Amino acid sequence: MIFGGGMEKAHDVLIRNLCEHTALAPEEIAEIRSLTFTQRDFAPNENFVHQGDEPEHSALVVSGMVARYHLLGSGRRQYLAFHLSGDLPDSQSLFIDQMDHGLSALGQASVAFIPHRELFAAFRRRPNFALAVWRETLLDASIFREAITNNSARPMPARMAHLFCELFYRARAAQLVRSNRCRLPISLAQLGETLGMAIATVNRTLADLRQSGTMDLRDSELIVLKWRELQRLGDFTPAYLHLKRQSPPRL
Amino acid sequence: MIFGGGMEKAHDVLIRNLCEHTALAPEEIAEIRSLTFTQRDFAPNENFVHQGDEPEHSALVVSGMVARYHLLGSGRRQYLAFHLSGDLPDSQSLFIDQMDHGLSALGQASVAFIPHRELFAAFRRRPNFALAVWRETLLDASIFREAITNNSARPMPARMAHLFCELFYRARAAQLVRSNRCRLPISLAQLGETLGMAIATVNRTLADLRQSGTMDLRDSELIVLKWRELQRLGDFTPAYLHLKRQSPPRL
DNA sequence: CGCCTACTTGACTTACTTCAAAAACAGTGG
DNA sequence: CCACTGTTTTTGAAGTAAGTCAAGTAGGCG
Repeated sequence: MIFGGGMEKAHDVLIRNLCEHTALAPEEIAEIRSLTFTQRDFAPNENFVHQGDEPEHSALVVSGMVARYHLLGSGRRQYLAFHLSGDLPDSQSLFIDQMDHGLSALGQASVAFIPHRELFAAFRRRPNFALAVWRETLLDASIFREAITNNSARPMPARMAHLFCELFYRARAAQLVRSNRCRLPISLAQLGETLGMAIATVNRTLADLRQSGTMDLRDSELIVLKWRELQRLGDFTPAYLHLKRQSPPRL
Repeated sequence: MIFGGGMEKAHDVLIRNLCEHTALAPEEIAEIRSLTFTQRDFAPNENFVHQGDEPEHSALVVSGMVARYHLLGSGRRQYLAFHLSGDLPDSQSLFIDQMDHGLSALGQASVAFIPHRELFAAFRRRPNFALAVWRETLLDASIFREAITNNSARPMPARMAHLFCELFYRARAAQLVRSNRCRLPISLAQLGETLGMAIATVNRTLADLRQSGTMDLRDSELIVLKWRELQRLGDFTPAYLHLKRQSPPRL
């Protein structure tokens, strides 16, 4: 556990993220800044919330990526969503006692924990902050819906392209894209457990996408070379992300 | 539009549904009862909220079933979720201006509409009511997550069995099951657009499930004959529905 | 009765999975 | 620095499940 050092960053990324869709008044921002976080670093693929847990803290991604996943009766793992800095990957634990899924770090990740008790107190004092977090959970839901559609209705190449489009677009909104690159520390196996395809197919499909010259994935980094073309391949329409201030990437 | 007649029903089903997971105080219930609904009946497969709309009302399913769906670039339709009486199928429109999916009646359905304005006012007077609706949206999200897993990680027969398990279990919680039957006015084509399978496969898979003697689907009615066995086939664990008061069906 | 829609069935084709093995790569210790 | 281990990625070949196509049947309704 690390208290103190680098803690301002946690408040900043949360405020940045909430401001993406909600106008926050100065006193609401002050309220957020007064929250006490407990920050921890996790190794790649380290699990820090398990299916069945009943957490008393909510997690906030400070840096790196966090994944949510289901474990099936068969032992199979299904990734449900990926979270970037500023996201609250288990805000639902505020109201739903038992976790129906787990959380893990995707690459190296830094996560801040906020006691539910404190969040509830802040909600009471600043209802608008509660509404912003509520909205945030609704955006999650809209990303889940798109994942249902992606994994059920789109052919494999489009499915993979769509995932890359979404992650790139969101990374961009979180200011994590520099010269058309963003971190994406995901293995082929995990890509398969996300998109519902066998690892061999993941590899071949990814090879095709690379071949198309629209993107590349190297050294845990996603590189977008032809945005419009990749977007077309993935049937990607960013409306469901409900980002107001975002302009589409050039290229 | 029907004002008045049968309107008490709308309040009742909403209260019943929220009480499933939240303890409501008498004054909160009174607040809900004071909401003015506008009730409308819809024909099977009638769409009443479209992708791209910016609704100023939230829908409440009073009777029948309501579906949420995506329309893809290819013209394909993907069903995302089904809602039973008491559900608020577009509560996210309270905070997310533009609909990223549509709503349609599955069979004949009766839907009540509540102006956002009124809901917000009620939220302000009774914050606990807001929290109950928030929780409701989080339960939706958990159903979405399970749908991702179902359609991505489970083989077709399990996938279909799981859907039936979920709908039956939820119908049971909503007191819509009588002698192991509940209404399910869904066509094979729609089942395919839900589970991501071709209609021929839907038919053959359904035939296998019938063959197994665990369930039947006839005259828009789902009949569960061997619950435990169907649950096993579908790898169904109801934890994700977070229903506190529910005991498992006998059989 | 005839029309339309929903369901059913069969034959064929293709996508994807599975299995297996090799190559590339990262980390460890000599 | 280089063998040694384990992991991830790549590739190939074979098998199979699911999609497509097409035709036929059954049920509901004017």
